[in-house]
Amino acid sequence: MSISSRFTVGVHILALIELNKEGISSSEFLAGSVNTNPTLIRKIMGMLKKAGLIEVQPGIAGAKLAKEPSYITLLNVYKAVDVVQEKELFSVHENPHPDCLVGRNIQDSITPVLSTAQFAMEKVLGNVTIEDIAKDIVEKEKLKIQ
Amino acid sequence: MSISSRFTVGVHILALIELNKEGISSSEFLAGSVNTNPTLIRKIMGMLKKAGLIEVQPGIAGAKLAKEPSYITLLNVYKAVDVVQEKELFSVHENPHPDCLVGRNIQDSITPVLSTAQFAMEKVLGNVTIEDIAKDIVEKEKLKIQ
DNA sequence: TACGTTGTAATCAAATTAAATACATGATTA
DNA sequence: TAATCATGTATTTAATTTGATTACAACGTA
Repeated sequence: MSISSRFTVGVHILALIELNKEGISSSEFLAGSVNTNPTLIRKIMGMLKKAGLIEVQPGIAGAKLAKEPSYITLLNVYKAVDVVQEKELFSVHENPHPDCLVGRNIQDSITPVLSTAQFAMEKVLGNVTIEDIAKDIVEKEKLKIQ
Repeated sequence: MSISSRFTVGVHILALIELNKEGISSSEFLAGSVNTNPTLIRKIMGMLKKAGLIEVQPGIAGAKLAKEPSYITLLNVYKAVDVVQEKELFSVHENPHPDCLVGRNIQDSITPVLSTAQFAMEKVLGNVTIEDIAKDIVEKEKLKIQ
């Protein structure tokens, strides 16, 4: 199992909007860079818009960031594109048997650990911003050119 | 998306083997507590055996822990049942367009963050043992009885 | 030799993902 | 005003994964 690539596509979209801020980032343009179809991009753009991360208007070509890129974390994107529900990174088997000591207590015992693990993962995403990614992309490009 | 319940079922199995150490933990017995079918249990038991966490023999009823429960972490179980591959908790969109600055650098930029996030999650699992879970189950049971 | 257990392969329905098509709605411009 | 281009959204499709289920071979013991 893997977390949907909607998340990394979302990050790609935002980083590209930022680095292309002088140009027009239409869904078709973004789709070209991501290498997928514009419909998927528009679907994700809709989620990013709903989360207040970008500004888009029907009929008007191009999306803009709704905040400074240093104020958009990867966690914001992750939540926006809805890839993992709260406390549901791990699925827990349902209906363990209540007549068994373990069966009737395992869920309560294990759930806090799973939540803590999920939060630890999400915290890392919260410490990285779109600005960080955009700058790193520029940095990596410089290294390639040399 | 969610990580397969094979993981929590694996933890359930190990905790039950530990708490039922005086009895015989056959796949049918374990399946009753988990509330699933014995085949799934045997499949997971096979993975736990392969990882050196339990001892089982064809034809002989019952599984035993292969190590002290204080030496079996949830991370051991998680790796044993193969629910998430290394560095693949997040799926990254493939084939971004190389003619775009972002397209040709996004993977290298984002992969380290994703790996760090995954490791942070796994580290939490590595800090909890089957003994911890077993003791917590007994503890929670005591609270219920009062 | 029976019987019960583990080990394993194969099949099935349900859910999720990403690609693709189609079309309504909004804004610009010729 | 009509044509064009963009966004927004619903629907369909194939591929993949999950968990349930059936079937049966291999192993041990009574």
